[in-house]
Amino acid sequence: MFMSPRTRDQNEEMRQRSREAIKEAALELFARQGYTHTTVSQIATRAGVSKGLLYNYFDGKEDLLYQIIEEQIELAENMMEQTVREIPDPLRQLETMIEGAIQFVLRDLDQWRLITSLAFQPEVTDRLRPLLRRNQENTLAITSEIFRKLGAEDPLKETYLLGAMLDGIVLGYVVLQEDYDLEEMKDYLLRRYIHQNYPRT
Amino acid sequence: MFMSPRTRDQNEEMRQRSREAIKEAALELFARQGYTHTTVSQIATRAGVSKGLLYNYFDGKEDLLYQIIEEQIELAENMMEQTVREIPDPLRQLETMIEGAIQFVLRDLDQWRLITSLAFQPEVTDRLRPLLRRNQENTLAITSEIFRKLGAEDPLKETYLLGAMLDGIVLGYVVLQEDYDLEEMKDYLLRRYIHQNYPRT
Amino acid sequence: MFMSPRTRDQNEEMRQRSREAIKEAALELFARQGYTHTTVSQIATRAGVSKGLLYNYFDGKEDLLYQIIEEQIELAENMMEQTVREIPDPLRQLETMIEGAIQFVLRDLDQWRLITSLAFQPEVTDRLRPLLRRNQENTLAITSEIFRKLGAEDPLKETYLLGAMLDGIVLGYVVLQEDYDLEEMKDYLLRRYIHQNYPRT
Amino acid sequence: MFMSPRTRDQNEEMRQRSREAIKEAALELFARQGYTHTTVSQIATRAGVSKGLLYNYFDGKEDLLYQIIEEQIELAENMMEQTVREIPDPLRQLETMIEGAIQFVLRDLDQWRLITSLAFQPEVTDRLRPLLRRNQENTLAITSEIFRKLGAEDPLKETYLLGAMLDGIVLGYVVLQEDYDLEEMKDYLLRRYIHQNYPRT
DNA sequence: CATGAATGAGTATTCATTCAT
DNA sequence: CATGAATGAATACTCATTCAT
Repeated sequence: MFMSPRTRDQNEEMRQRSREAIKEAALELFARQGYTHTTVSQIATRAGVSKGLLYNYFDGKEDLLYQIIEEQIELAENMMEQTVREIPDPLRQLETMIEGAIQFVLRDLDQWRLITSLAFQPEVTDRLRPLLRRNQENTLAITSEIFRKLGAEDPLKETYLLGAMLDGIVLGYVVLQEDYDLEEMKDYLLRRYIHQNYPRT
Repeated sequence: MFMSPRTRDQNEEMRQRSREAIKEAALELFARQGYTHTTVSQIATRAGVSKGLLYNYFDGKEDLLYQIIEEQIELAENMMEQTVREIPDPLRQLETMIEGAIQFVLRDLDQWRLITSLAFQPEVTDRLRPLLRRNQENTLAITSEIFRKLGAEDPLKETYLLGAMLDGIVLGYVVLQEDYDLEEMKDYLLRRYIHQNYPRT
Repeated sequence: MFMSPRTRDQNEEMRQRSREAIKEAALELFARQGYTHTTVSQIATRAGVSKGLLYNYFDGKEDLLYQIIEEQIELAENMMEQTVREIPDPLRQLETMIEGAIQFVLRDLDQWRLITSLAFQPEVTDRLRPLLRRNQENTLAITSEIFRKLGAEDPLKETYLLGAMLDGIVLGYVVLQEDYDLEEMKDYLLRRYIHQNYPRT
Repeated sequence: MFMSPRTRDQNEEMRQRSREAIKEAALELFARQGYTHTTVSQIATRAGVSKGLLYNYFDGKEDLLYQIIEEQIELAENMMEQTVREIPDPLRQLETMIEGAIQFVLRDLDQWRLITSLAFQPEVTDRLRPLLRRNQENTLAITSEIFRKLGAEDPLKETYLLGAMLDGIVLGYVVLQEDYDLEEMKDYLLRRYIHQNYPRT
């Protein structure tokens, strides 16, 4: 039977749609209920596909999780690189990156909570560690270069400390939620740390 | 043959011993393998008691977890309060608290990872939240008072930011472990942030 | 190789078959060994399905029990209503209903014992009570109407008393079994109570 | 060491008190929660003794149940025999026995429910059957003698039918409780069946 | 490609009973 | 005589994964 290229494309598109629907459903459920308390059936139901199909696209529940996380990490990474490319001024780069990180969390608290929570589960981290490390090295390189341009004495440590501040602020927000004023903390961080140390020329 | 029953004290001691053995075994296993991947049987075996006995003292696996966490949180709280009581100089108080927090994590990474990881699991947090909040308010009150004495402009925000830095640093260490030099980051934090802003008189 | 999924009807039939096999096995075992002494594994084995499948169709052991009972009660109810519809003469209706009740018990002593035994277990009765009450009201309405047609002075009380006699006779049979001549008692009931008070015209 | 008879008596009395306390607690709990859902711990706690002591006096939970039932059955038997001894007139005997049976149930619905419920549990009945049978034969002998004196055509069957009526009425009351007017049914039974067939001379 | 019925290993939990004191 | 800490066999239930269609 003759299969036109058109049909093949359509098939491919449907595949993509299903894959996306599954990932979206899983992310939503993992984030809200936690990985352990989410069942494969729930994911399939919410994605509007059968359990069997899910196993066509993913090697299982765990693999699904990893793929989601990997995608999110890469997304964040791309955003950062784009910021650096598009903005010439180092101070503005720094400000934009901080703003971006906070916006990233604000926009989707649940996703972020999921990713953060995995950082503490030894089993999970084992597979993700290479990815996290690559990401971290990348961030490190980019950010410390910015600090170097800004004339920091120890750009690497400065990067680590800024990263720690951001992580810590987000952590506080994730845990305390409405009791934690994320925006205000971000402003305080910019004013008290960044602008005090690297005044606008 | 007449056998007198155990005295009240003997019983109390037996119970305490068993309870402690169970909590110790559970903490060790939860921390190393994660809560989900630890079975009640493993805990009982490692504690050297029967599965059944565990249910005499705890309402179940979950209750056991909560009791452990609660104990650890209170332990940390007491340590902080003791520091404040025993050291008169505010700057030294701050330094000691920072050192203490880092030592707390360094000394028992697994315990700390366990406690932190719970902050992200919605189910768990519900029961723990009041305790976490109380603890946080307490820390806030004590630390912002120190910053006030040091003449900080906005002691509360300063407390939040310091907390975020500490959390972020620990987070980095938990995730990256041997690749993250915790001690060095602590020193950098003291030098770059604390001493620069609040120089020793 | 392309494999089409089962049709909706095929699935429906599979489900029905499994459900029935499970209910049948459970009824048999509950009746013979009692509810408490029957394990879910036994039921699954006897039904020729896995333990897990049982939980696809029933919420658990208890739910399984309820569904069986409900089915049996409705079965008995339908039989009675059919009797009334198909037989015009009230005296014959009464006789047939008595015969039917006795036959119901004789044909399947174990089932009947199961159902009756539940009437005394407070936990169980709570869920079943609405059904039992509806069934009882229905029986009451139909039977008292028959007595009314037969000219009884107090048809309602007469219904209660007849019901009590039947229950009592069956109770005796259930307890004493081979030592209790159920058929003879039924005949005596008909002769001594029914026919003496409502002679055939 | 010298043990005076006085002390032995006191010991014996304490033993009896403990035994009774245990049986009372068990009866209460069995009746209210059912045999299966009552734990040995609950019984011991409610009786104010230790679990261990319970095993000094009874061979276990099951033995405790049997001893309770046996005692209750014998109690009922004695009441019936006393009635017969003290009242000369057969019709009055019959009336008193019916009244007594109803009062017995009314006074302690829970106890009666327990005993009745056991009639349907195969395992239990096996041990109790000899006792039930002896009791039933005894009742049969006494009651049919009364019917014989009253001039019944078939005193034995008449006894069975009366027994069935009483059992059935009680059954209805046990199941429906407040919705079942036990007193009124008893009156109706007396008027409609007893007095109509055996009018007062 | 897609379905969902079926599986069964894995686990938390209960509770009658024992026994050292 | 009396205690209650300790035991462990027994069991209901979950859910990721498979596979016949």
